[in-house]
Amino acid sequence: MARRTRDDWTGVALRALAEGGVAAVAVEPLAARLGATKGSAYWHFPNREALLKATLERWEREHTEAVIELVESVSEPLAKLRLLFAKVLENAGHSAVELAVLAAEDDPVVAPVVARVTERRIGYLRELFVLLGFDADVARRRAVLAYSIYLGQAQLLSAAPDVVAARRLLLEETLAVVTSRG
Amino acid sequence: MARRTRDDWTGVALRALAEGGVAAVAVEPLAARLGATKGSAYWHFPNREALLKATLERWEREHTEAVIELVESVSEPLAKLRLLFAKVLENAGHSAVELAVLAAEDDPVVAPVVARVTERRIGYLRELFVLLGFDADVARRRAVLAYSIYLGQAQLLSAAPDVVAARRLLLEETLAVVTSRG
DNA sequence: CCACCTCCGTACGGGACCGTATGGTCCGAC
DNA sequence: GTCGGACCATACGGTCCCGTACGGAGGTGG
Repeated sequence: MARRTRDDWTGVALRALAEGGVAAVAVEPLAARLGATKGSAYWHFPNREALLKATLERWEREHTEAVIELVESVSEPLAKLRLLFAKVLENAGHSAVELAVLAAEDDPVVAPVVARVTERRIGYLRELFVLLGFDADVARRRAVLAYSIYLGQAQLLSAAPDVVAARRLLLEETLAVVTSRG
Repeated sequence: MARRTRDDWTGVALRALAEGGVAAVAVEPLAARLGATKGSAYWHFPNREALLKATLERWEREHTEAVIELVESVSEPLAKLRLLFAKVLENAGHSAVELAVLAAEDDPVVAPVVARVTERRIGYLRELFVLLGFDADVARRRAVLAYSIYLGQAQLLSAAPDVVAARRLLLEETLAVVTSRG
């Protein structure tokens, strides 16, 4: 049987994370998925916590920045916002890891990652609202609002998909509301 | 040592749920909290799942309706909305159970409870927006938006409290945005 | 071809939790 | 006062996961 790398482990851990949450990032089940044994895991990582940490950091690195890069591919600020929200409403599987991570925010390994990602995203949104012509402090609050909606929608999408069935209309309503003046 | 009732068990389970999530609703730890043994638990409930189910149903019964009743104590629709959002931003501990339940929405025991609570709350919000003069379909979308913000704020409040530090301003911005006219 | 390092399999002990079996205690009914 | 049922403690076996110890396979440099 072939050798495994660190990335093999964090890769399968990411899939497990999406499906079963932080608790599913467990050495023995993951070893089974990989067709390996714990021996490999404890070679690449000192313990389960280190594996989880590496997995979360990989997610933070790849996933968060990927979305921002995608959004930056268009130039008009409003179009960026639209693309951003469309991305969430698109598919629930997309934000499965997202929700799993958020759900375990009290875990000492997870907390700092969540804090960094949150800060990064709201900061980016703030820039967008400044570009849309809002004052700095208003922009900050709109950013928090927009991100709250993002999180809430993701939750609703997986908890009660029928509620967010009329996606196109909901998307436009979201944009209109969040960019409304005075 | 005194006898325990079903409510003693669901009571301590609710506390555990708020602190450690669904996974913390475990028979043996709860027995320790109660100063009892598993014997008592397996007398009142056939298994752990039944205990969890009873706990969630108690939460659904008491908590969700309690908030709606509180909100109904004022008459003006906008004031109701304000009170509703103020309740979340008030304290994070208040919505700890909320987040714990949401986090485990893929659990077969949890899912139907979440579905019912979601439906109930969005329905109530829809009524509020109708009272505020919105058309039925717009009201429904505003309700979904408002509930998304509610969920997102709760999440942010426990994940990154500093982000939602300016509560008063954020509350007013939320209200203004969510009730803005086309 | 051998010494060595990397990577992994195997085997073990331990902890947390589930669920069952069984016997004991308390308390009201009669 | 004893009998039956409600309630609980104790003790046990089973599962799943963690982490450690150790030896063996495979490639690589000398």
